[in-house]
Amino acid sequence: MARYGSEHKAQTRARVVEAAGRRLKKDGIDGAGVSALMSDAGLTNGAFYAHFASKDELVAVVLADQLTKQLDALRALPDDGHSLQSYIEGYLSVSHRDQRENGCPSAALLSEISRSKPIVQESFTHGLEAMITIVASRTHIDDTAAARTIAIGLMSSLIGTLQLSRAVSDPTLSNEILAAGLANAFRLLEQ
Amino acid sequence: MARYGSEHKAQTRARVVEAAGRRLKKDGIDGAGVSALMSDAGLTNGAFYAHFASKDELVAVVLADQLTKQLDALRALPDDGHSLQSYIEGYLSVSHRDQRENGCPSAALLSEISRSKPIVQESFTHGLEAMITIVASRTHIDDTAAARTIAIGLMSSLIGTLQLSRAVSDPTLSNEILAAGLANAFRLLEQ
DNA sequence: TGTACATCAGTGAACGCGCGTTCACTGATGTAC
DNA sequence: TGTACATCAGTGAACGCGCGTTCACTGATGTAC
Repeated sequence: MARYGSEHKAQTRARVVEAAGRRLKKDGIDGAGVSALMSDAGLTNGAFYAHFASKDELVAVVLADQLTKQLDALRALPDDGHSLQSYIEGYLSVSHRDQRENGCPSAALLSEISRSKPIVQESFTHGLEAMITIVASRTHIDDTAAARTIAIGLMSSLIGTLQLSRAVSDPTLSNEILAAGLANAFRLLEQ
Repeated sequence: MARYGSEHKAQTRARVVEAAGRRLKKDGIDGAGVSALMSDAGLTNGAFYAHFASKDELVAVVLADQLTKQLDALRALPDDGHSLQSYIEGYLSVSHRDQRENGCPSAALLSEISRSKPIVQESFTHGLEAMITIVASRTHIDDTAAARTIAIGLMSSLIGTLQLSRAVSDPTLSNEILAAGLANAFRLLEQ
């Protein structure tokens, strides 16, 4: 099954990282076993350790990958005054709430990250730092420090809102939480 | 070791619920095993099922208990205009961030709750509903619907901020997140 | 050009471990006589 | 008042299971001759 060019193994690894992104966000770090993660990528459990030193290393790599994709999406926004608003509407949408596996890694994994090994937390921290910078720049607030404060508050608010809306069992309340989060996010941006 | 009055078993159960509150918030739902939960209450694992039908039932009971305590603390606030501000300062404090086991159950367990069985989510939902009502009343905003929106936004923001501050490995960034969360929470309340 | 071989990505069974849960048993107690 | 017994909260070993990780092995390939 092997002896392909040197890019073959890298491609397989990328496929595992991509599939693990979806699976980890859907089932959680503890809820997604190595066998399931590998089987999603069309492989068996034994191959895992040819690509990663440990499950924690995979989680760290997945977080970096997921946050980079989120960063790219933010960078790709048109630089007018309203693109951030549109992004927020998508973020606090019913479909984002109902599709963890394709959504925000922070909202899906945050409380597990805070109990994870340093390698995982460091990966998350680096991604978050970059995200704060980009979101701050998109607020179009001139005062850099103020923009950074707003960006952090906005992100906390969006992540908290999405998590709350996913945790309640009452659909009406869940929708109300999304709507309230949207109203409050917009209020933070208008100042 | 038994045949005490009928209140003895209820007291033991309450002790388990109390100890499990701390342990679950510290280690997470998946991270806290039944043996550890019982040993915290000075018992062995076998006694667990004389008190609870399953670990999920315990988690649901613990959430209800924890949220009730949080509600009582909010209700006990003096009904002047500034008590909510003081509460928020405590909520977004360094000591709350660093002591999960004594802190907010929502911030500690939110993303695990969203993957838990219905019995757990329903318990959380009921507690959260009551909390929204009480926080809304403490905003001292006359328009009831507006107060409710602010209350939900405030809670999402506080929970998201605390979780983010716990997940990053850089202490400076963590403190900055708490400070930004505080500034934005106050901005939501002043309108 | 055709054949033998070294490579190494991937296989799949096995490891020890801790999980949630079950269950036969213990033993201090309140009650019956 | 003193003794025998029924109660039942709690014990602790055992259950099957899935976890993260290890490892001897496979087999299709590119390379050497």
